[in-house]
Formats: sequence, C-alpha cells, structure tokens
Amino acid sequence: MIPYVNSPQNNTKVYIEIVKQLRFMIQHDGLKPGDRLPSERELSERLGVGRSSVREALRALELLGLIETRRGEGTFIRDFRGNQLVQLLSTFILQDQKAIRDVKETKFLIELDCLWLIIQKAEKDQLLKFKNWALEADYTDDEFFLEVVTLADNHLFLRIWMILKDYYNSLELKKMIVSQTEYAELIDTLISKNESEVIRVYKNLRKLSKG
Amino acid sequence: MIPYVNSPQNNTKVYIEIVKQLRFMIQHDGLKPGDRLPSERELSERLGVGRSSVREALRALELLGLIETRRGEGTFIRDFRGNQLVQLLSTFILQDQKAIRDVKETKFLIELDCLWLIIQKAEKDQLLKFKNWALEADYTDDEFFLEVVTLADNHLFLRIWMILKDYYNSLELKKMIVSQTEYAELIDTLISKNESEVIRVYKNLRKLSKG
DNA sequence: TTTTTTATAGTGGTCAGACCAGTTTATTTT
DNA sequence: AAAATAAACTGGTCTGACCACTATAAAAAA
Repeated sequence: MIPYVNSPQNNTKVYIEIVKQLRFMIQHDGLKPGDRLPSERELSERLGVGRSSVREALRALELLGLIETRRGEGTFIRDFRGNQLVQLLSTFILQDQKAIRDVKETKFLIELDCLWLIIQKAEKDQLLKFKNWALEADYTDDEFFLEVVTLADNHLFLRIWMILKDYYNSLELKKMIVSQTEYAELIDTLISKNESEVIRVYKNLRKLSKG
Repeated sequence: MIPYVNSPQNNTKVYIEIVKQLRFMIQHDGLKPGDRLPSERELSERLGVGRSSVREALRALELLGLIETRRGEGTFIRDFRGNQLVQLLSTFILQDQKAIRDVKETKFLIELDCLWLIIQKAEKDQLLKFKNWALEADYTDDEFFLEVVTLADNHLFLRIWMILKDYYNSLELKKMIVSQTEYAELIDTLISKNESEVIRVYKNLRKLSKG
C-alpha cells in the first residue's frame, strides 16, 4: 500500500501520523468503545510503516487511556470519557511535598462546587433516596462524598475528586468523625436549595470555620 | 545493571515501568523543565530493557507533552501545560456534548473557587497592583484569569485550570467580549471582600444568569 | 595564535526480523 | 457430539541495522 505516512515532504514523526490515521479510521468506520482495532501487523502493512512505529503510537494512546490492549486478543477502543490524563499528570505534579495544603483546599472547594451543582441540577426524589441511604446504610466519608460528586453529574469533577481523594488519604491525616445525622442535615440543605446553609453545614461537617 | 523493570514477578508492561522509572529519576535528580534526560540508548542499558521499549515510554510521554525530543540533541523535560495532548484529546473525547458541558461547568466553578480563595488570602496591595495592570495593560481573558488563578496561590488549581483552559479553547466556542472596566470591577469586589458580589460580577462577566 | 573546515562520535527516527507468551480458531481424536 | 490437540493469530520485547541530524573534537587554513 501507498505509505500515507512516510511521504518525502512529510517531516512530522511517523508515530504522530499514525495517531492521526487512527483517529481518522475510528471516525470514518464509526468505531465505538469496545470495538477492536486492526492488529499491529496489519496496521503496519496498511500504512506502510514499521511495526515499532505503530506500537509507539498505540502505546501513547494507551497511556492516554484512549485504547486498551490485551495480549493475544488485540487492541480495543476504550470508554474514555474520563481522563487518564489527569491521573497521570497528577502523579507527575503531586511529587511536590509542599502541596499538601493545596490538596486539602482543592478537595474542599470541589466538594462544595459539587454540592452547589446538586442544588442546580438534582431532582428531589434523587435527594430523598440519597437521604434514606445516608440514614440507614453504613459508609465512609469518602463513600458519602462519592455519592455527592456523582450526583453533581460532572465527569470531570468526578475524576478530579477521585484523584484528590486518593492523594488526600495518602496524607494520613487524622480522620474527622461525622455522624449520620450530620450527613443527613447536609442533604436537607440540598433539598431546600439553600445555598448559604449548604456552605455553613458543610464547613461545620469538615470542622472548618474558614477555608 | 540489574533490570529493575523486567523482574520475573513483575507482569506490568515494560514501558509502563519505564514511565515510572523516569518519574522517579526526575524527582530524585531534581530535574526541571529544560533539563536533558539520558539518551535512549543509555536508558535502555541502565534499565536493562530494549531501546524500543524505552521509545514506547518516551513517545507516550511526548504525546502527553511532558517531554520534548529533538533529533540529534536529545530528550528534554518540558514545561508541561497539557498543550499537545489537549489538541488530541479534544478531538477524541470532546465529541460528546455532555463532556463539553462538563468542561465549561468545571472551568467556571474553578475560576469562582479561585476568586473566593483570593478573598481569603490575597493582600490588598497585590490586588491594587492587579487592578492597575487590568486597567492599563492589554490582555486576553485567559491571561486575566491566569493572573486570578495565580493569585489564588494554589498550585493544584493552577494546574487543573491550565488543562481546562486548553480544553476549553480547543472547543472553539465564540468568545465573549469583556471590557477592561468589567475586569476591574471584578477586582474591586475582591478588594472589598464581598463574596456575593464577586459571584454576581463574575457571572455577569461570563454572561451567565445561572451556572 | 585564531579561525575555519572537516571528520567523528553521539542522538533520535525508523525499519526488519526474530522470539516469547498469551488467545482464538480450526483440526483431529476420542 | 464432545474433548483434546494443533495451528494461526495477537500483543510484548529485544536486537541490530540504517538514516538524518547535531555537537564536539581534530585538522587545516588564515
């Protein structure tokens, strides 16, 4: 086949071109999450490039979380609404030890953001169900706020919060004890859509007078 | 050398291990943007793995924008602000309308968070200097809010915002026109530490009645 | 001496081929 | 028809070979 990728006047790297070709291929063939891509050897042949270059492109996309590879089976398109990327960047970025305060601060504010989003978006019966659960079930603080962030219905916030949560826990700070009634009270303020009360109750729950 | 990477009980992919080793190396040696990494051949030898595996790792990091490679010169650490990958991810990910809404929503709330942090933390003379700049200098909306996020003095928010900003710009939405006086008004509310006014002015600046 | 030119060693970019370790499919045996 | 076996495929990795380009050291010219 004619090597799209390796034509003389093209001076961009081969693996970048392969990424572009893959993107085109996915769009053109309407491939969806779960679908299989052609094998490395077939791509190599079809695009007229070496297999190692194909692999460089695929590995890059894999690290980005866009595809998934299973030995012996093949390469598959992934459900990439979340971004692996933030995951990865964070591990690069969060080496910085002095960022502890930033992590706490960010986690708190994002939790507040999600509470605010819930007020804007959530249905009342969703919240009532949530409250029942909060009163009866057994859960950790993380599990409670996972529900909150999920209810906020913003995938980016969910991803960011997940990372922050993990990092926060790795700090091994002393845990606050929060009673079920406090959680329930927070949900009540959501139901009543009282923004300032949400902030007050949340801060109190986190034992914060100030941010 | 002992191959860290290829020990028997380790069944994760070699290139992933190399990424981890690189991260460790960067942290341990305190490498900063602009610094050079060891050559591919040297890494291959030092880690006891094939050069092609090293390249898979490096290409992935390059696509992520974390490193930069110059033929004949070497591989360098980059001042990563998500640039490269955003272009790519945006076309892969952001076809989805909900994802687009999430990006807008998240950027909006994080900007508000930063404004709130400024009220808590910033010194008055910092803000006055900021206002002078806002009235006299020439800047884009991104540049203005980069100042805001910087003033919030939270590295994590800075990083997240940078990524979001790039995502957001890659959406190619129509830009709002904001006058210098509007920006200055926002800074005034910061100086007066009036939280509800900050929210109102910011929303107005973004032409939002609701989130 | 200083400058310029020229060779050389080093670096990333790419390819081809080999082998291993799994999975799937086809074939054979029971 | 079911089970066991063989073959064909797929990704994972390594090695060695070139090429193109850059930086450095050596040699030649000024």
